[in-house]
Amino acid sequence: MPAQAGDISGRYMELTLTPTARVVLGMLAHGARSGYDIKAFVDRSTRFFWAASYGQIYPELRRLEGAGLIEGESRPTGGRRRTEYRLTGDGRRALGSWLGSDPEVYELRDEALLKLFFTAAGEPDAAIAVLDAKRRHHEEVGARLREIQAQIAGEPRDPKLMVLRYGIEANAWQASWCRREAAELAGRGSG
Amino acid sequence: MPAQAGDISGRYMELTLTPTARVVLGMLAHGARSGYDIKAFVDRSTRFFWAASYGQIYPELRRLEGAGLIEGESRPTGGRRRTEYRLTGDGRRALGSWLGSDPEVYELRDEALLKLFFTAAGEPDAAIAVLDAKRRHHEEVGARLREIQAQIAGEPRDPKLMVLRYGIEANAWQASWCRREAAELAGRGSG
DNA sequence: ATTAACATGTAAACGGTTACATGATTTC
DNA sequence: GAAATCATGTAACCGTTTACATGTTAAT
Repeated sequence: MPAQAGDISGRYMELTLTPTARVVLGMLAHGARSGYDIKAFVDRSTRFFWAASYGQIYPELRRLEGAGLIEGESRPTGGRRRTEYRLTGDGRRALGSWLGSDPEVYELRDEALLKLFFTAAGEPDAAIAVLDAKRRHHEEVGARLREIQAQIAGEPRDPKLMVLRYGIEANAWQASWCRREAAELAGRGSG
Repeated sequence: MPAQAGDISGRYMELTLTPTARVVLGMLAHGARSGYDIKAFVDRSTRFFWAASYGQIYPELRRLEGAGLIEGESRPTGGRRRTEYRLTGDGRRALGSWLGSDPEVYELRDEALLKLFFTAAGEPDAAIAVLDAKRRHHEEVGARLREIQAQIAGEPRDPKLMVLRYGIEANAWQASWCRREAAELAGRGSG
């Protein structure tokens, strides 16, 4: 029966997937099979805007199986144990229902902006140092994403590639913003 | 004595401020006096990239006072109790030390991107719906930030205003990205 | 009178990270 | 033979949100 519902029977009904359940179901639909797989897929794709750790993934796989949204089957690789999961009908419906609803979570935590905010107007050097650090960060993330992009050629309109492009472009925009503002502070401060 | 250090005496030594301690100390330096003030300041400034709830602020004020980084004084408004806090020397040094170190926290959680990623390449309408929702979100946040900007006129190079400008520009960039990609999908899909 | 704003706080639940623990297989 | 990778899991901790609880004062 579905999770988190005071439900009457084994029928599918509207339920709220936990944040981790969303990424687990999505990654299973996307081709991942084991918990290890899911972690690896996440790290190479959604990590920069939606991460997941083993500490979340394995317990969530159990919960989702208990709720009947996925089914696991033991498939060892030699003597190395391995459980392969796949979506059930309920699981596929739950995923589709979530995908069809409006997104609600948009969260940002940026320590550089916080530091910038607390930097006094009379200390442009401190502000420039923070801007430089933030710029470097976005340049590094952008570089990592471009590496991934170079490895996976594909249809340009595929949403997977669109999201990767977003990461590359958003980080480039942020890096250029930092460059611009730092130049502004440096230029007017010393020139 | 400073918090979170197996320290020997009352002297200041390097300590790691908790995430909430940073925003509390910063807001006290920035002019906030009470816990209520801190919450109000946060909601009108750093909220879009660094939030704080009462459930964090009040316990943190106690911890920081116990650690000697701030000092509170009872200052009731009529019969309404009120505690005003101010930074101690140690508190000011701890804030300065944190401000001078490299920022490390850059976190993003975007449910729209996650949905986009899981949307099949053959379902452009679903992708467009997600893009539209994300665009609307950024337009709304941008509008709210512009309202705040209109209320607080000031020196354009003040980091406080720089950060607000960042919020406005970043949300505008994101909205325009969504518009562009949705148009691309719609144009090629039906044209 | 009523509502908004001022003001402080706690408890439970939730979600996530990190460290730890274990072991097999493949590649160098 | 060592290191990287595959593979699964738990426990403790950390940080945050939400709901609850209480009371005052100012504005309409």
